[in-house]
Amino acid sequence: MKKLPRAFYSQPTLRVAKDLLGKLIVRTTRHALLVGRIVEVEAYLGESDPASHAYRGITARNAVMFGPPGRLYVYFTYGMHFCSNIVTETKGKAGAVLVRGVEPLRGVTVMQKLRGRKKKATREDQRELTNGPAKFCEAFGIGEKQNGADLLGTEIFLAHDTPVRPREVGRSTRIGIRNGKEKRWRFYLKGNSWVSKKGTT
DNA sequence: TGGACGATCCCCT
DNA sequence: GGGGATCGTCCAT
Repeated sequence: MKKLPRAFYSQPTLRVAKDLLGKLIVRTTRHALLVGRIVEVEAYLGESDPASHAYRGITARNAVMFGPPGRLYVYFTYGMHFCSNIVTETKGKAGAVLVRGVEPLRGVTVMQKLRGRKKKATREDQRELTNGPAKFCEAFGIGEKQNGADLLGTEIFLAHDTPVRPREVGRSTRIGIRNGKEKRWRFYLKGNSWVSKKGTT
């Protein structure tokens, strides 16, 4: 698998968001190799985007968003969930792409274990594994410790895969936000089962 | 120092 | 389709 270079991340956030669709995300642990395909993302810009954590400037929580590109920004929300973002732009300029949907390709049984659902595994559950930002984090063992992880390292990295055609890409407003709700900065692969929601156009 | 809220998920009706 | 869980972060007192 060929890792994406630093230059891939060091571009305008909207550009990176679109280009992330179809890329492989790889997670290595002592016990497992987990691989998925990114099928849904949302772009969050810097001081110009009222929905972004970086909107009001740098703080202890969002510092990674202002750092060098090609790192993981992981945050904790609703008192129980983690979400992960891929940091874009250049050092000093905030920007990140939220990973909202991933198609599992390898390590499914480990993902099921990490998700730790009690209910029996149905075909329906296969989609439930990673069709949402917090579900993806749980399935891939991503939490506080992975905040700031370098995506050119070995623990978590992204890799090339077969390219996505422009007509396969859908676009909509972002999910679950109030400010900046009119911006159509969500991108997804049309018809893919691991896209989290329908969303508005 | 406190309170409102959140880039969510799951279970229940 | 609706609400509860659950706590870190941020801003207003």
